[in-house]
Amino acid sequence: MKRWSQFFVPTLKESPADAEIASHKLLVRAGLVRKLSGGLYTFMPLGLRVMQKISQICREELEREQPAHQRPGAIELWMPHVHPAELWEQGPRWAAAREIMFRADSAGSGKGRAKEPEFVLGPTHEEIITPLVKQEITSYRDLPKNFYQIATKFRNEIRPRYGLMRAREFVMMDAYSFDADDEGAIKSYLAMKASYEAFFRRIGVKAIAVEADTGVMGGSFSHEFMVPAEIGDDDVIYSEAGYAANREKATSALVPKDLADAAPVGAVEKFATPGVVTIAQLEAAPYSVSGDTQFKTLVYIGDGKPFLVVLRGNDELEEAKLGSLGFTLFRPATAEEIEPVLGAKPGSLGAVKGTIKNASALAGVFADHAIRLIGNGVTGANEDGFHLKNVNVSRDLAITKFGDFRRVRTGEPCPQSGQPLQSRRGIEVGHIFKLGTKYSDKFGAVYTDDQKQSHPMVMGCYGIGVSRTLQAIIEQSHDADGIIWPWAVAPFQVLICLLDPKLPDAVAMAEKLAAAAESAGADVLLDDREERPGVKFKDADLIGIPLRVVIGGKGLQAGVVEVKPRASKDVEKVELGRAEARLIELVRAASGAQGAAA
RNA sequence: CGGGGUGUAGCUUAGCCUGGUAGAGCGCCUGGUUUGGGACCAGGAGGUCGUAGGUUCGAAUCCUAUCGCCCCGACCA
Repeated sequence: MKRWSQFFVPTLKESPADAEIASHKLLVRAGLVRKLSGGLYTFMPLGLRVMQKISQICREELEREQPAHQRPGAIELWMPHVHPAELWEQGPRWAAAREIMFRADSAGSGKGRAKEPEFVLGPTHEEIITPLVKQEITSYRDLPKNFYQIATKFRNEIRPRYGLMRAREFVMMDAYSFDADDEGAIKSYLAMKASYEAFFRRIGVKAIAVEADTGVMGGSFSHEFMVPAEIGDDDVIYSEAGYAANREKATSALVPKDLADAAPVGAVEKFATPGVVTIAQLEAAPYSVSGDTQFKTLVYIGDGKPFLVVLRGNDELEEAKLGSLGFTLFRPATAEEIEPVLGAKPGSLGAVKGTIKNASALAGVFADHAIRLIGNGVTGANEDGFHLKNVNVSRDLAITKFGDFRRVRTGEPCPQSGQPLQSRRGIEVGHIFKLGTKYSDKFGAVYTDDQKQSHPMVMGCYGIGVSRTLQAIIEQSHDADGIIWPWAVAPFQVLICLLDPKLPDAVAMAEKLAAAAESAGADVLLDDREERPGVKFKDADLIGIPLRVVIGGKGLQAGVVEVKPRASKDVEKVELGRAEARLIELVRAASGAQGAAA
């Protein structure tokens, strides 16, 4: 039991000026965190307690065996946060990852510094765990293994945001699975998915698993765990039938699978379009070419080489989908880079065979499936001020490969059920990746099988943003007065408000009830401060302890104490003689409900 | 990094346009009256107005630079 007067819960009446969203304001007002600098926060005693509770439940769920997926629990370890830069240079993504990494060299004399960092701060640990496992595991007998840690991560976010939502330093659970083969890796992946689901259920968070892009992490498939919230950074595309995917990854059944290629309507014909450089201008009179029958040609630079992406005029590129092309780094080309390759400025570009000035310079021409709906359309002539019509997809375009590159729109048919797709914002609190052998190949993490054959280990990696989850809980569970903590992660489960700390009978009752609640397994905070009742009630609502017990002079005279769940408006008056038993009953019911959920 | 905004006491802020002794509320300290939803009265402490230059007799206020922070975009747990 903690006594408020001896503890440290600095609450604020007013919201800090730099907090925009409810959860961020409440984090600070309830005394859970204090800001050091942008994206850097101190966890105050109350905030730390919540982190520890979340972490502990996370451990329990990760270490639980998953018999349904034939996988043992994960194993906790602890890795350094300062990483030799060499390891990252050896790994597969140094070029892409270094931009978000802090360097951790000697601060030196202040007179200049080395060009390249010797040490970096870890944004994640694939580059550390893979060499470790290579060194320690060489036999199929030692597989599968899944190692995890709950530790600080460092990312030099260009724009930290919303308190703990996107911080430069944050607490993450990161896990890494190693399997002998692909089948095993899928079992490990599914086992982790099950652990995540149990974890989020137990901490009282409504998180849904959605299909996701693998990003710079690489790998073959992945799911994100999203907490639905307006302030989330991600768009989740879903249908009533159960399909759910990050917008970056989402597809639709817009293009029928059995769509036949259109027959050409005539020869390709050049026509003058002076000054026309946008889809919209070509849609307008006198040209009146609907956007849905125009080809939009975009130029990107992938690992130094230009490539083309062809979309329908009205469709938008979903840039993340270009990740499937296999480039380590890619970006839109500049106008200066485009002209020597295509022969025209942006606005008159196209991918018709024979019109590209320097086609051999291209790393490829990638077309979205949806252009097949056009059949015969209009595109740039690669000559400023001219376009081509009667352009037939299969006859005229120099397509290297078709793929899914367009951003889906709500209302399009769900790829699984055909129902209209919908969209909502979400906070990404967890991510699981099936990595394959991307890292084990690079670092030579191989094992020997029972036939004396050597194989690369098949990996998976998994993250839960612990500090972000903490804030997501507040975002999901608060009202106008403050936080409403779910029982399992509340910094304390029972708050005893001692309205008259000078009244010996009241103090005795408070101590007795505290002991009773503790005996039933609750963490108890006793508000023994010399404050007016109003202050205590406001603070109680603000910090959101799930069960509040009020012991006041008036109540004692009437022979009762009051019990009120934070989430409810109803006060229960309990006779003094029954108070202990009733409190124990309520604590057991609340913890039992959690246990059942787990 | 591009765009927008903002820095005044521990916190929330007024004053800036139109230069002339820096003001309030909360919090804090002392005393008193209070005591079931952020009490009241009296007294008090606390500010190099982000920093550095400049203009001026005089700068929180005008100009320049610089730093921090917040928001929108690209990235992520």
